[in-house]
Amino acid sequence: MPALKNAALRLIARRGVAAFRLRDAAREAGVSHAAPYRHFAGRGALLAAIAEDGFRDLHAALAAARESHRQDPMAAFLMTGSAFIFFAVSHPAHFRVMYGADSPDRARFPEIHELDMACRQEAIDALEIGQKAGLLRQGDARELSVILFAILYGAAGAYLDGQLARVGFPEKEAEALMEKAAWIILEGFLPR
Amino acid sequence: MPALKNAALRLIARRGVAAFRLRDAAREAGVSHAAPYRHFAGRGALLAAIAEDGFRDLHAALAAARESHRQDPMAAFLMTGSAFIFFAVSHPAHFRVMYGADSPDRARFPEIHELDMACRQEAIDALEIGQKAGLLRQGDARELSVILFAILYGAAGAYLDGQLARVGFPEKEAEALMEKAAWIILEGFLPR
DNA sequence: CGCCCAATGTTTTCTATGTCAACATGAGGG
DNA sequence: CCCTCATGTTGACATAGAAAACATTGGGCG
Repeated sequence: MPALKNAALRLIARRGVAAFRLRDAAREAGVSHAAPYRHFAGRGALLAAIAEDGFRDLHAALAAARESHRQDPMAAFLMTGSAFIFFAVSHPAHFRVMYGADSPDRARFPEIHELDMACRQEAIDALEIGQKAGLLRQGDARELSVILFAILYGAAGAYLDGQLARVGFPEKEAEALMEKAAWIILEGFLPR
Repeated sequence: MPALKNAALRLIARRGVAAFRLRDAAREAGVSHAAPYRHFAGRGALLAAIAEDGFRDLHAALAAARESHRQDPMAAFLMTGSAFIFFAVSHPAHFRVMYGADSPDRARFPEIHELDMACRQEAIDALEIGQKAGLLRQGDARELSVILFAILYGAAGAYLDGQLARVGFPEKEAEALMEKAAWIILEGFLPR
């Protein structure tokens, strides 16, 4: 069953979610075109399972980043943000399924919504701790976290979707650019 | 022929690009299932035409925003950024086709690439003018513009894809949130 | 050992969709 | 009056998601 997921992840990483065919995944896994239905209710359910895995991993990464700097709120905040970007870059297929425009319907897969909220809670916690220490801009942490997520999401997406390459920034420069972007983003969250 | 595009836009606005069916668009336009092929080479070509329209409109909006404040570089910069967000919010279907993960292949539709570059050039111009006036952070305007686009794109996408609503911000609050986000984003581009 | 059953996979079939080819129609111009 | 082009229509085909019916296999248990 993980063989199917892995096959799907390979295909998604190579061609994107839209071009992902359940039958291709079956072929890649070396089974017949209908075998996946023994494990997943259908294409959507496979994608949902992948998204769920992704959110679980992301949450673990965010939590680890924050908790590894209990004594340094600023570092915890920075590491949490970095962890998000790092996750996107190192799990491109998961990321696309999790946050893509046609990601699994949250209403039909409540577990995914729960895990997403848990990830956001990590960001909120990191923000609030930084705020209490006077190291980050004051304001509703829930609101700020949404803004932070949206911004990080945009940066990661631009990198993943090859928008940077399209504008003339090859791999190497793109990474340097991401660091600059991170710095600019961060500045927006320092005390005014 | 615009009837087909409008039908497509309605469907995309309602269900997203992935769920867009050429046959549905034909039905919505009141013609037979194969009629669209008299106007477009296929599904991809229709989407490409829609993206092209979108980029043309976006470019006009960005240029208008910048040129309406020739004497005030800061206002020009603000208005250019706002115009991007405003375009996304008021042309959701166009925006999704233009910037979605499975947007038309730039290699196969070079006009789209040209128009996209023209839009980015507007952002670069607005940035450079602000920099020359000492009102914006120094640095390679091309790099900064990419960062700006990525961030704006993320914010607009979060709003469009209902991520804000999902996190508990209804329409009204979401708009206020977008304003706050814009301010935080902007701060990152002020002189350090 | 021999039976049973649950998990997994296969074959077959149905439907929806993108795409293409052949044919129809209707308006305008030479 | 006929030709031509733009526009549509109908029918066919291949692919893909989905579901149903059948097959295989491997372990637990009498």
